[in-house]
Amino acid sequence: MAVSWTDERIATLKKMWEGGSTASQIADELGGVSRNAVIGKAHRLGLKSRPSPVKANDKPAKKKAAAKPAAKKAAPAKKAAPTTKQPPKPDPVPAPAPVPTPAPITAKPTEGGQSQPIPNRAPDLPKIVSYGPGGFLRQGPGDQQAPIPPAPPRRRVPAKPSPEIADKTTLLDLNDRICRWPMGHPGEPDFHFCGTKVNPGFPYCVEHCGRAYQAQLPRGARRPPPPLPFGGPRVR
DNA sequence: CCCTGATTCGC
DNA sequence: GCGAATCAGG
Repeated sequence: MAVSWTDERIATLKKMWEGGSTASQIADELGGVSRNAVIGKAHRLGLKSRPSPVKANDKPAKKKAAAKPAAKKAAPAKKAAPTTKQPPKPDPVPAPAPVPTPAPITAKPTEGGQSQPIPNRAPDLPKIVSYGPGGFLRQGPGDQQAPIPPAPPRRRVPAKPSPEIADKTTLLDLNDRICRWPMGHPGEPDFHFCGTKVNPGFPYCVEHCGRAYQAQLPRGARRPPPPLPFGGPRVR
């Protein structure tokens, strides 16, 4: 084993996984491990699911059970006994329910922002959004979630030497109340997050909300795309 | 083809 | 427990 799953690495894995990073990105960030390793570990940790392209369907069928025995390093021998699924316990699937019907609130009139329906992430829930005073999109207090942190750049092999990130806000310090805006680049010794108090109801502080949620300007009045974290040139 | 995550199974 | 190989959907 080249690199073992230390507590920190596991914590990072969790954070990123839950944060919406892809397995590849997490693997890059951790360094020294493959995407598969990350996924495998994630599953072993109990994490799983999340937008996966190959998961939505529900026709497990039974064909794949015999579709792999070949092509492997050694004699495939054979699959584990087809232990049929759980025999007893029909389990009356409890009605999940829970789509927490978000109250059709029209944004927090903190400063008298007008509300306007804007496409937001959340397939089922009504999109409650409005423009904030700074011109950034404002979400309904009820449906904010998934930080979807900006994706880190791709990197292969470089293992993070050690997380000596002094008192800066590290990945592990993130919580619901501090700004998650990334400062610097992942992998750098001084990579950290903004860390200041968030704009209530948002994943970022007021300043970064303005950066994250940009209002759409009228056609023709568009300004050149401002730099975003990770995707482009350094932002700091 | 690329990407994704899921799964299997030898180690 | 780990992760390469493999599968499978987008």
